[in-house]
Amino acid sequence: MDLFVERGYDQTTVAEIAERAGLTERTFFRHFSDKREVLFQGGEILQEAMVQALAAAPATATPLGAVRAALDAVTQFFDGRHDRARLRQGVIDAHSELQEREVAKMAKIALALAEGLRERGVADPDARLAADAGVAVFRSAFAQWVYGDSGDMSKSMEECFCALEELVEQGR
Amino acid sequence: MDLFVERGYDQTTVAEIAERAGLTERTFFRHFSDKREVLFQGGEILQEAMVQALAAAPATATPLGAVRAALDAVTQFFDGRHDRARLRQGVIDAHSELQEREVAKMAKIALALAEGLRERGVADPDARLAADAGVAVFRSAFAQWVYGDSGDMSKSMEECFCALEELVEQGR
DNA sequence: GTCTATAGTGCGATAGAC
DNA sequence: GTCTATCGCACTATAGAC
Repeated sequence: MDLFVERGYDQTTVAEIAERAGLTERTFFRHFSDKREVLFQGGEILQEAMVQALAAAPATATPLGAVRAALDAVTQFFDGRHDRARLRQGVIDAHSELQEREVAKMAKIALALAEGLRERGVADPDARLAADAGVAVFRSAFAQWVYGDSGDMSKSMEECFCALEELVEQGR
Repeated sequence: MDLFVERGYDQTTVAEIAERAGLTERTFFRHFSDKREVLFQGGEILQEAMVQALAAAPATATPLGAVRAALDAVTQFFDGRHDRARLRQGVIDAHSELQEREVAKMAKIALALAEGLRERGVADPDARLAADAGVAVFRSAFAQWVYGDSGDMSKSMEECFCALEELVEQGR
């Protein structure tokens, strides 16, 4: 992150990153399949926590209710990380290849949530749709959190869920 | 596509593609910013058509109603392209780099739809949320169409819209 | 159209942990 | 004896500068 902020993502070579960390280029690629990946390892942890919370939701919960439980379970990960997240987001926003990776991670989470819903007995296309809707809520809430000042991710999540409900309600 | 199907995406070099087309490697990169991009030019046309249809929707339409009009406007693009689309999807499904690009294109469409909604007077986060929900519906409908046998994209779209409404309804 | 930096891969060797 | 982390080095294709 230091190097990326200092001289830009493109202008930072993997060799430089490795050197700064006291390792070789080859070792970098053992830890990260990609240069991009070094900014996105956290996504896996998030996904794992979501999937677990989804599985732990009461069997009586509706599909979207279970998804909501999954999202609520990870709001804590964002507490106190506002500054760091903003720095990271600045780097991502400046490079389309990184934005690609970001949406890819989101898509992966949606896939995992859909699979979790299927294990709860929800059939497609409902499973996939509920998962995608959940990720849409997450994305909106994250945008509010990272670009805004409030710093309260759980509040953003709550608001975005309500907003989705109202949008669909209006459309009927 | 011939080369990709014949020997696989990774095993096909840009030089080979260019040669088959009777051009040089350099010229390939003039037409496509990326090796991947050669499989995704169609996305731009789709996006353009959606944005136009969104703008053309009646001013009285709800946000999701306008998005629905945008999606309905492109179902015709899929008529008679089932075989070709399936071939293409097979290549994409076998390569994570291509899946990344695919979701990135979807994300770009969502961004464009959100912008279109803002121009219709819809504020964030509603604009973004409605756009993402629309893209989620599109994604589900496309999956049904391309992996299924029915071959009727507009029917898939209709079904997925209803499914979303019911999911949200249940959750209340 | 040419030239080149750099991302990314394949394989083999080494060394410490348990 | 197996597993995991590192390094070294040769090599290719992509992608961008000129």
